[in-house]
Amino acid sequence: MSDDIDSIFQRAKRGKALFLDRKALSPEYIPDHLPFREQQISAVAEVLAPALHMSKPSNLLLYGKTGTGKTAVSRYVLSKLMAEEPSLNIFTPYVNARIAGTEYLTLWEIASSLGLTIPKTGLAIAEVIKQIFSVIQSQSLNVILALDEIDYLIHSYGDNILYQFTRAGERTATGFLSIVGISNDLKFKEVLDPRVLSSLGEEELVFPPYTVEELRAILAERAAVAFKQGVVPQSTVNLCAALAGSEHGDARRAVDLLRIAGEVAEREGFQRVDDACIRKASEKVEYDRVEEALRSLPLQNKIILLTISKFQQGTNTGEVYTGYATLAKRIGAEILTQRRVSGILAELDLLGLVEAAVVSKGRRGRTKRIRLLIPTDTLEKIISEDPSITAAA
DNA sequence: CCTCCACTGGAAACCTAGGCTC
DNA sequence: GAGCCTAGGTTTCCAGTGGAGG
Repeated sequence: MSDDIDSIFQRAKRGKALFLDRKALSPEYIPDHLPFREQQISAVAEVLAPALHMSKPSNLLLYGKTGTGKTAVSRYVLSKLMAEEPSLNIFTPYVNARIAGTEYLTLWEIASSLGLTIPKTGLAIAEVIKQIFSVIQSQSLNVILALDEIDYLIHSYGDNILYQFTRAGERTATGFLSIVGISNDLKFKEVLDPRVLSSLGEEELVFPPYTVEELRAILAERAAVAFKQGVVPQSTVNLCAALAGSEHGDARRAVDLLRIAGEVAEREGFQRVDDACIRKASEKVEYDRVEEALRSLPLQNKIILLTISKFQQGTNTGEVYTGYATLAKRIGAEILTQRRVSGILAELDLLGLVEAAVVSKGRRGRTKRIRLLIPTDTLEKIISEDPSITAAA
């Protein structure tokens, strides 16, 4: 804070010299070629190619852990496809179900991308689906829908939408809707209706994690585009690849890491992005992830998390509930039932903010063993920014 | 081997906010 | 504006259960 404004600007001016094209490291950036995914690219292209003859491609399922290139490959192929024959009415909306939030909002995004104007709430799901099909039909749209985090959708809302969509072929005389489903979870198929599964999984493709070697090559390539020459030494790339590689070969994380490290170096006025920058970036990436997750949490979930943070040694559902009830009362918030709190604990577990494993303690009953997975001080700092909590504290 | 605790988690009913129709 | 619709969050109800202590 005490930094003299001139020196800040001086550093920024010097630092700016590090980046050539920072966009090459942004999450939306799709490179001209995706190394180590040639096989998947041609497989996806093969499946989708019939769209160029106005016939409906098979539905397609892509599996793989986060950062294995599923999204990049599908976006890459779809953009090529659109570029190939712009005269055809090919639409390739991309929707992430988890980011959209609910079943309805996922549909809302799909509908919007097809040019429909739909209220964000109030309509029946069946009504939105009807409108989507009717616009496909009336304007002869050829739609290939990339539906990301499809496993989230199924888990939380069932396969109703997919059931409707996979029957699209039977419902439209002109135009079509094909689905490219993208999933992080290989097991989600188990809960699918067999009819949906056989239709959606007409074609399947698995994305293996990148090896550390591959990550290194990818990073080197991106770094060459993003940074000036000599700014990122080989050892930095190696460390970055190693860090991301230990997290199941997540390329997105590796690229994020490099970008943030570059920003750190820039801010500090360094001439090079060194190992220390990468380590700092690694902390920041983790902090940002937690921060974002915490901020977007509903009030009740925050109160529950705050309660859990009081038990550093770990705790259980009953204990959390009594603590939560007291805290909620003091804050003046509504007090939820234990059933609901139990459900929220499961949600927080899914988000990776707490660990909530069901354990049996014999005669002393069953409960969830609950442990906070994020640093207490981070949690308290971010949650105390919520006005309805601060006011009471 | 049986009991019985402290919950879990499914199912259904209820509530609220918002759109639609007339 | 009244009356009807639905989605999503919550409550109510409750059968089910893993395993330590008996």
